[in-house]
Amino acid sequence: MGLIDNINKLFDHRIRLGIMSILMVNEYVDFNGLKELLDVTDGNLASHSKTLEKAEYIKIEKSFIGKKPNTRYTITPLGKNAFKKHIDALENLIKR
Amino acid sequence: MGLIDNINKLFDHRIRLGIMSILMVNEYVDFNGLKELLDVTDGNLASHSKTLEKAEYIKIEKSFIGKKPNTRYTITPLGKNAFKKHIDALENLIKR
DNA sequence: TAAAGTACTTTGAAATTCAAAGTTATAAAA
DNA sequence: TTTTATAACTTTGAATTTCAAAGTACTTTA
Repeated sequence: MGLIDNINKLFDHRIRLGIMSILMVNEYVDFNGLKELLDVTDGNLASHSKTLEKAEYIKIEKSFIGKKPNTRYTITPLGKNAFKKHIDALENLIKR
Repeated sequence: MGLIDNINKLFDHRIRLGIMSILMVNEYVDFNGLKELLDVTDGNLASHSKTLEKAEYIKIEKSFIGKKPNTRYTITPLGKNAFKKHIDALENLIKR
């Protein structure tokens, strides 16, 4: 077993790490919120968030606010756990 | 400017992050040392370390110990700096 | 002399990532 | 009413990255 084994491959990418970090500290964030916070393109955000959704680390819910469509992103308990583990692994790696 | 802009793309990958972390706290480590610490294949270690070398984040020096070839990896001042910045960016991202 | 160690390089396939363009549906503006 | 804008994607196709496995070259140990 190597030092990096507990580092989650899904969080190797900046954008996915960013999404998770934001959702750890905000109860929910919508599409445009994430887009602005991260400064990424629509397609990029959509595909990276879908990757996290497939892993069941985040939940994506569509609704209407007034008559405008709105997509809300939240972190799942599974995602919270995985993220915490990842941060622990990072800390262990860095602060040996 | 987004929240993830100061995250170094070169450190997005586990293996490269691992190499840097190890070299931050060890004056030098050789090929087999890194290989065992990280539990990666030869080819993988060679190519990821070359990527870091190209960026001048690490230095790779070949010599002989007795009659055995030995490759020694050290971090450069540039690499140390980049890594510190990356860690700061990570902390800022995570602990907002 | 045969096997194992050191440190790669090469190869080729698979997976990932990206921006850009296209899509659907509603709404506001001119 | 035609155009423009907003929201949130999906699709596409090219480029880049990543990977394990095999090959290389030289040395040493059994």
